[in-house]
Amino acid sequence: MPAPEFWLFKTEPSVFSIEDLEKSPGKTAPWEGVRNYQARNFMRDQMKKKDLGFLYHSNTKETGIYGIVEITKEGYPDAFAFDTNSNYFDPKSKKENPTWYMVDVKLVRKFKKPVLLKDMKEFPQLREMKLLQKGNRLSVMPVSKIEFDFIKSLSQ
DNA sequence: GCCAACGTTGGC
DNA sequence: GCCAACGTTGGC
Repeated sequence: MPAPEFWLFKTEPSVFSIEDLEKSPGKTAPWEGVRNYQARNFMRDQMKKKDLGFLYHSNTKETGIYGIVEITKEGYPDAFAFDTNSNYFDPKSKKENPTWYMVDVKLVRKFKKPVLLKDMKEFPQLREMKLLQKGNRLSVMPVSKIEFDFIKSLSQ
């Protein structure tokens, strides 16, 4: 069995927050609406059941990591892309050949206090982290095991 | 609300 | 295939 990999999921809390995930049935929800090819490839091709990820709040007052999620369902077509009533509708995605994929994530732990972006920037151990690279806009990205463990150790 | 950085689109 | 124009992301 391959070693688990680690991920980071960005979300705007005004759209979908960690509290929303906590309130979802089984604390589990599909990670729909990703419309970027690189991020899609991670979800479609690389994420495995039991992989862990951070849940990150962007575009908010306190940007940072708010908790840990687990992949409970591997990549499958994002049906919201087929729904003309959805904000995530995309006419180029066809049911017989879907463009967009999603995974299901389950909340494992909500931190008592978030690990804030501004604090992460201070640690030399995290200097290489993808999230912190200038201009990075990926909404789903890999995190190294070392970074994952380090940030976990900072959390409460 | 501003704006830099980036991804996508579409004319040619 | 190039690249300008446009739209979006996301920190501040």
